[in-house]
Amino acid sequence: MRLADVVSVSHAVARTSGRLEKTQHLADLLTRLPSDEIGIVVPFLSGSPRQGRIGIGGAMLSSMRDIPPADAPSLEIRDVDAAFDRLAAMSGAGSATSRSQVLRQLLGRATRDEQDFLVRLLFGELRQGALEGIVIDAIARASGIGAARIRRAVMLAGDPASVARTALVDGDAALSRFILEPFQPVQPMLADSATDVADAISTLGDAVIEYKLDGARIQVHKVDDEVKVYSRNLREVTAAVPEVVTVARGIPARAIVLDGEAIAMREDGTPHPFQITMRRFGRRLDVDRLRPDLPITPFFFDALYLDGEPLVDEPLARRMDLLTARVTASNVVPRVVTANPAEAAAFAAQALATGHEGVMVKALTGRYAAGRRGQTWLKVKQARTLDLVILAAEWSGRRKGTLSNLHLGARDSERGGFVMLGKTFKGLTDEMLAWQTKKFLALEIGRDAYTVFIRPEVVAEVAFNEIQASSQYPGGLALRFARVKRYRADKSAADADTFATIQEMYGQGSRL
DNA sequence: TCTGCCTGCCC
DNA sequence: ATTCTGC
DNA sequence: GCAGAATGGGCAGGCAGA
Repeated sequence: MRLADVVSVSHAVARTSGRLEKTQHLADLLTRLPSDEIGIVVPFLSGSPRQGRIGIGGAMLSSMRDIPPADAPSLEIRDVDAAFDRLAAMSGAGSATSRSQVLRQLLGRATRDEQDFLVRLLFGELRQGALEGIVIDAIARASGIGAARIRRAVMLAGDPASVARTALVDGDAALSRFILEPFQPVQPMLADSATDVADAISTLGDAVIEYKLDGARIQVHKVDDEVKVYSRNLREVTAAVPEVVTVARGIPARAIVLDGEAIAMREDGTPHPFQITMRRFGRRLDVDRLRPDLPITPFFFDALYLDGEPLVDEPLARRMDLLTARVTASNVVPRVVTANPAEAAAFAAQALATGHEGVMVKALTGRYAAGRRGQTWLKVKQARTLDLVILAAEWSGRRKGTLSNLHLGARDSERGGFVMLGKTFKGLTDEMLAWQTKKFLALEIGRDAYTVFIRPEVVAEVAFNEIQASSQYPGGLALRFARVKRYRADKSAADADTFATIQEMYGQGSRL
């Protein structure tokens, strides 16, 4: 199949807003697609190449803007896939130059529409209003198999391409080969948010409350002495966390799959900040050098498979029993089972006092809903707010032509002026975007290519989860997960929170 | 060899 | 990660 | 309620260029 055929379907999908119609367009394409190209095109339509990230980012892509497009389409899907293979394989001195050349060549053979498609695909912003979720529906429609069945297979397979091939070529019965088994990582279950523990308990009933650790999600697979560790996105990270391998090897089970969190702990049993955990997690070099000073500890909270039996359809209560029967308590997330809101709230307070980011509340009857934001897991995290001054805003928000991304500053009561603590666009409705675009242009004192700087007069109440060390911002501190709660028309810049306050909050947080 | 930029991937 | 929006 | 879009900060590692 030609790339142009895929691009034209992508356009048709982008043009319609209806999910059913998008699905139909994609299903039609899948029906026409030669079976040996399913593995290439399904990832394209889901928003990323089969090869994943291949070392091409925004800077490289913007340097390609001058390439004249071809007049007529000529690229085959296979050509593109082959070029991506070559790009992915490049490394070492001179590789950036050759990568640029190969990409340039590819884009030079593409029409304007094809160039746009390839650039969006490589940048990771397909923006056709359909990604994996809709593609799954399309696979279901094209194969005549139920969407729930396809979805489940994708969760167990970890990716939609192999499921699409099986469904379209071999049919319904063949989907039974997608089962949970060791070394075949499954998409991890995700959680919804709740505002507080009492709220979560009242939603879920009998529940387990667990510390929510601010580390990195891990899925650990073990068969006999062989162990593999996967990240939340199913990337294999075994080499980065030998401590986890050691713990897993010590578990008295022939075969087991566990879900948990890896985190750097201090000797006193309190957690390091997330930034410190990340010095170890994701590291490939010098792991042994850092190990003594910065050990990583796994804390497990679920068991998905044990000695031949998949557990994902078992209620949480049974999975917990099996987990605690095999894993030492020091490697299980601290937890309490209760339906009593007061007891749960006390446990949550204890989690925060120990330095953790909050708690998870999970229904005891819940199945393990792989890949879904299940209604049976609720996270409760502590958020605080500050009144901060808007220093500037950047163009291009949800709708073109609005000033959306806000620069947030705290008042510097000692030296005067403001200390920037980060940016956010979150929490802004369309209505607020429209209002602030007008307002900020009236306050403009200067601009560059992307940014309008304004008189520091507008105050916003900003929620955040943590203050973290920053190498980027002038005060050496930045807000984590900042979002606007509301504008404070009743406050002026002189009423805004001071940088000294933020420094104090940071000191308290990091001493815990 | 050092530094800055870019990319990928955690949250 | 968080949040908003359309379906 | 789901799916998608839009965008945040930081760390590690690789490469290019001074």
